[in-house]
Amino acid sequence: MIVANAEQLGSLLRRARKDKGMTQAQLAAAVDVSRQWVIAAEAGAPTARLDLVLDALRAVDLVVDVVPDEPDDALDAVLGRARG
Amino acid sequence: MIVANAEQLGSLLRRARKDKGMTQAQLAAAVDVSRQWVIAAEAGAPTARLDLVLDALRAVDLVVDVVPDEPDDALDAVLGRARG
DNA sequence: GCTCGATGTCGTCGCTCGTTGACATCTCGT
DNA sequence: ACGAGATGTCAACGAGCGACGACATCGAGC
Repeated sequence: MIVANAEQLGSLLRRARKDKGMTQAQLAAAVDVSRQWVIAAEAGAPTARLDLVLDALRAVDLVVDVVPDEPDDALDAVLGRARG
Repeated sequence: MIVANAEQLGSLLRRARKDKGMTQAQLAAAVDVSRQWVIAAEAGAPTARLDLVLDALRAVDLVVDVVPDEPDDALDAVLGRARG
């Protein structure tokens, strides 16, 4: 899923955490942060530190993929896709 | 590209910035941060703030995609994929 | 009603991220 | 060699992240 802001990332983190049957405390321990941090991160805190976020995602079996955005729709036309 | 740590992300940021023909100062202005921040981010500063990182990536036409990791190779077997 | 676990909120505080400014280094083009 | 722009480094400072502890709320089970 493409994430453009911290809120979407927080939602993903929460969902993935629950899918793994983990509590906030367990995730906090796995990432080595406080439970408060997990609450804030899941709530979409935009100022969370990058390394902690990456660690948290890995802890719930998620990885970050950085892909080129294509503001130009020329490529979409080539691929026969319609615009959003 | 899958990014597991801040260093890889910094490299991507730098490459994308140059591909767009932007200077560090121009990127800093676009993201509304100091030039010092861009230098640190490209160097792989792991403690950069999440929102600034996301803004910087968007400024160079990159988007973040969060995908499920599959430590278990059972899925690969199902899909008939080879490992490694 | 009561207990227990999970989740969220509210202060307080230390630490450090990000900023500003100045300066050094390097690479261009002339 | 010279000048201009891009990049990197250093020091000092304010603001806010993340930690910690205490407490409130909610749901499940007896």
